[in-house]
Amino acid sequence: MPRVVDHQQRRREIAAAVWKLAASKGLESVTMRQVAATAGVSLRQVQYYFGNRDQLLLQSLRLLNERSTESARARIEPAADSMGPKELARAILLESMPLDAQRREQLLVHIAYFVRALSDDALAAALRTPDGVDAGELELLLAGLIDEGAASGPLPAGAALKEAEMLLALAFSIGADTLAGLRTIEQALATLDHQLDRLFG
Amino acid sequence: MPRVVDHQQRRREIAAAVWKLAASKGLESVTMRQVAATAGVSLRQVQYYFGNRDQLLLQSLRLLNERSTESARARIEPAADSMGPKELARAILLESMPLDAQRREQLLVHIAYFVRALSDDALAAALRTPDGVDAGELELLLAGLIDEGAASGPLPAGAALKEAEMLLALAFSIGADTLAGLRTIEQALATLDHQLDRLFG
DNA sequence: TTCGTTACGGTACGATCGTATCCATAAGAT
DNA sequence: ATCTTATGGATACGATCGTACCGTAACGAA
Repeated sequence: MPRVVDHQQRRREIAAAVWKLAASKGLESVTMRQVAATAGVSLRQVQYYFGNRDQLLLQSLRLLNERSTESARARIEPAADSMGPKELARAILLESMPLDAQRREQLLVHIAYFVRALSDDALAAALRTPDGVDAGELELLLAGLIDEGAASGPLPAGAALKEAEMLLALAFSIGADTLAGLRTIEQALATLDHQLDRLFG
Repeated sequence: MPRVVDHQQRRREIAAAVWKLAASKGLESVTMRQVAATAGVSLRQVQYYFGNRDQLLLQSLRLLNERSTESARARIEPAADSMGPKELARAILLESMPLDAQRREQLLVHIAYFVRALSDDALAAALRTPDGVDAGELELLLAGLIDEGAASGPLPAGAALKEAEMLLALAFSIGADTLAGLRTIEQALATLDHQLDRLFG
């Protein structure tokens, strides 16, 4: 066994370059050479650690999802016990809003991949079997919180799930609008909080 | 003045090729040559009528927005008088959902442009000064309908506008999810109707 | 030290891209 | 009938892309 290198670490560094490029100039500017230059490695290394460009894009998405769920967990779990249902639901939703540089980059890259998946079946399949937290899981989790903390008595059956779908869709959409400069982050949060206030007390 | 040709018509035909390509294989596959081949014209004609690739993309978006607002008006206005506030609001929202081939293509292309605008300032500026109906206009229109047809008495000041924002964001987001195969169109409509039922009677 | 595998720098090839340019032709104006 | 100009076919250029390949430096095992 010769010349051992931490492959995982190298791949994360290169993937970080992919995210940076994708967030600042779009997925189509993520070329093998640009990634190499941004990561400060040779073209050959990008080939060596990811093989294809397709694999580079796919694996970089996987690594991004890993990091996202990791930092979300780190932000939420420590304080989860002292949170009511409303605060917890809000914290979950805020994870997908561009509140800081990291989440902003996450959302930009995620949207870029989402759009590419619309015309790339391989990527679409990869998005449907995520590495991190499934979207369906999040809906169920939020629905449980809504039922638990419902403001105006118990909801009709299935209503909480539909409200949870709405909240997630809303967060995604106004987050994207914020990135495009169509809303300010304050407006976006106000719109989201209006729905939270309605559902919870 | 020799050999006169209907420029508007030619540009619409070429733009249609742009939409088709963008919807099926993404904006990055919209190359001058691919567009020419899809439209059945020579590369030179695409250059002649649009000049740049940037202009090709920009003008094609303008033409798509024109067609969208046109067909939306044609679908809604004839029956608008016999509609209540709820039906009218629903009809407006359905215009941006992938209910048929044309609206599906519209939404796909629109999303593709939206994402590119996230890292292309020139496009972003173009999206902020739309040719068709402004997003802000739509919000105001929907807010008026909500106030008019409110189910549970009059809403607090500003609430209708926030609900209108929510409806538009929701339609966009679940429409996109439908395109990505993450929801069925029936699920999407059920989620949307749930909010409409809540706001109107 | 010797050897074999891993890691990787360097480079070249063919394809495709946007764009520019040269030139032919068709048809209204004179 | 001819001139003028809009229209557009054909082609070429330089850049950039993904990928393949050659060679070698590094380093653990023997």
